[in-house]
Amino acid sequence: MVSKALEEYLKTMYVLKKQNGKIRVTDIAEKMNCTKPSVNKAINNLKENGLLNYESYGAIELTEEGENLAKKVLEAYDIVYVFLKEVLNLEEEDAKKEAEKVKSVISDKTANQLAKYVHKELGLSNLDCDYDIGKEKCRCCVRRTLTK
Amino acid sequence: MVSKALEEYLKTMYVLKKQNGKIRVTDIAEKMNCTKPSVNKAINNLKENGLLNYESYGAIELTEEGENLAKKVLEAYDIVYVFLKEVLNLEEEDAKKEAEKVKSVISDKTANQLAKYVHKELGLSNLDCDYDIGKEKCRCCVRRTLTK
DNA sequence: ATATAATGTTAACCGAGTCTAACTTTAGAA
DNA sequence: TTCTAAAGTTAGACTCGGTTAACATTATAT
Repeated sequence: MVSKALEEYLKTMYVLKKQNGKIRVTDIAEKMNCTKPSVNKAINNLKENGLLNYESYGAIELTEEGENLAKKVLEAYDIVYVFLKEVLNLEEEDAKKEAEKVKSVISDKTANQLAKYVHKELGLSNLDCDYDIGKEKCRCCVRRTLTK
Repeated sequence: MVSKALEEYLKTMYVLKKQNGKIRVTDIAEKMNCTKPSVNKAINNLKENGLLNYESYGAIELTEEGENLAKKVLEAYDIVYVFLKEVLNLEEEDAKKEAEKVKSVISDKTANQLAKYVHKELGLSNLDCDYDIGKEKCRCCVRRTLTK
């Protein structure tokens, strides 16, 4: 089991891959407001945990397991964000900041219950969504994630 | 600003004071599943931050500021717990475990919005409660806290 | 083709929060 | 009242996530 901090690196890498087609140490450091050595450490740690493949100065590629974990983290963020923004009516910036923190502590089960609730409350159940966070089924949430 | 870990010690001390009339290192360690040296360090740190008064081998007494912070932490836990249990329908044990984690990351603002929402959803607004977490106004939540 | 800029790595260190082992102090039973 | 057990403290070490400074490598512009 990998720490929340490492999950965060993984998530950032996944997003960078989608955005830029490649994952660079410098870009990760930039996005995460940390230094390159920190990124380097995280990479090596994630590699040891089988979540990405990497050789010094080479390309960073998430493994399937790494990618799945990254997606799960993104989806959890997403559902918390939607809840805070649309249900609790927090301002966008607050919702983003708080969702970042909350998504890092809740269990899959809680994320799923929240997803179920949010979908019900917001009438999103017509979107062929079974709220299965971590298994790529929650289309409406995934869509929000990818367009944010 | 004191860390979440220290807030947790403070909260435990507040509860022990209510339960036992006094606060002992051993009891804190017991409740928090940690060692006495850890507690000792926390005490010294909290003292430096003006949240409690203490002399070696003496009585631990929360300052007013310390007590207020402890109450705020308890209330935040409480409202998150109620939300998870009553609104999301999590099982009691899950709700407790998750509330512990969530309450430690959310802002006062978020806790208050959540309180407002939960009160509305559960029809608790008749309890003379203005959801003012951290200012000892949310009577219904406070009541739940003290009886849990 | 090479000099230089950008990128990535390494080593050494820091602080928070935890631990164990060994110590001191206090409290309670004989 | 004194001895022993319980409570509390101190010192030192460890892990985790981060840093800076210096170095190595790669890429790029001329």
